[in-house]
Formats: sequence, C-alpha cells, structure tokens
Amino acid sequence: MQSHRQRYKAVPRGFYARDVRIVAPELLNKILLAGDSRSGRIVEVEAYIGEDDPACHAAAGRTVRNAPLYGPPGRAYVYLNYGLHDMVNAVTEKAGHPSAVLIRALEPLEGVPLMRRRRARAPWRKGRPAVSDHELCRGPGNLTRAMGITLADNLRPLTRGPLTIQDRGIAAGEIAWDSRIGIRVGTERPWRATVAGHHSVSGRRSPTP
DNA sequence: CGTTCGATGCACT
DNA sequence: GTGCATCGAACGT
Repeated sequence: MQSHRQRYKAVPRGFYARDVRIVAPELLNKILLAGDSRSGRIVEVEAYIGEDDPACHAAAGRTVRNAPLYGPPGRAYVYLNYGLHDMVNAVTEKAGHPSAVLIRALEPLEGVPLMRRRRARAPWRKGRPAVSDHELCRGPGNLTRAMGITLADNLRPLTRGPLTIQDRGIAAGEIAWDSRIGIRVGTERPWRATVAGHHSVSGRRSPTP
C-alpha cells in the first residue's frame, strides 16, 4: 500500500522564494505532513514581513533565536512561545530577507487517533473530555502538539525529510483576509489569511445564526 | 455574552 | 528581570 507521502511530491523550494504575501495565501489548502502518519490541510496562516514589520521576530534585527528567518526559503522556523507552545513557520523570500508564514490551523486528515492522544497528553488537558476532530489542530500551539512538531524540527527543509508540505490539488475556495491574532503591535495590517468559514480556524467562533 | 489571569521556559536587554 | 505570534479556566455582566 502506497502512502500519501510517496504519492505526492513536496512543494519545491522555489514556491517559498517569493513575496511572503503571495506565499501565505497559496499555502492555504496545501497539506502539512509530519512523519508518515500525521497530516492536515492548512486553513489558517499569517505573514510576518521583514524587519519593518513590528510584529515580526526580525523587527529588532538578527538574533540567535530568529536566525532561521534570515536563512534560505523553504525551511521550518520553529520556536517556543510562552514557555509552553512550539510554533511552526515556513521561511520565505530569500536569504537576508527575514520573512515567514506562521501556520495557525489545520483540518486533520490522517493520524487523527494519534493526534487526539498527543493532545490529551498536555498537562492542562488531564481529566478533560477529548476534543472533537476539527479542534485537534485549531490554533498554532494545538497543531504542533497534535502533529508532534517540536524544536527539533527547527531549520528542517520542508521540501524533504520528516516535515513537508504537499499539494494534493485541493481547490482554493474563498480566502478571507484579516488582522493577525495574539500580537501587541502590527495588528493594523491584514496579513492573516483563512479558508473562509472553516470550522478549524482559530479565534472567536462565527456568531450563531 | 464579556474580560482577566495562571501556567511555564527561554531569548533578549 | 521582562515579555512573549497561546490555551483554556474562572469569574463578571
């Protein structure tokens, strides 16, 4: 039996070597694949755009932590936030131009039982009911925990290896542009792109009809 | 419905 | 010592 990892090629490096505002929406409806058994459709992303973007980690210049942003495109930038959550980005543009796409939510495809077990292992979920499928990878911290993405994946190429992104031909539907979430500066720019109305998108739920 | 707040680790100043 | 690109519980209206 042929796995999906074998059936689909990874998105090539050239895809990432473009303006991050082009790459971000095109990552929607592509597949993030971890290991051989966990995957999800990307439904929410944010663009972080260089040293002039106050919310970008590169805003204060190059440091030890943000060095991956200054490297070649098509690699993962993973960092620890709030001491609890690993966040995964795809580095874009070209070396020396720090920019990346934060992957904020997935619609789980393969490996749902494993994702659920990983989520249940979080200390704050002890004794709580299991989450529904569409909540497993809803939010950047939740998706890395469900997928098993960690700091060990930092700097890994997304074009090959255990952490890759594939195009399985899901058609792009309506894309909604919005302001980025959870940041204290730079909220005025509409650099968050989502698959409109998708129930795995994080943030406040759409109002009940 | 809304807002506030604790957990938790480490890069950065 | 400070401040997070978060999560989810607790509490107020």
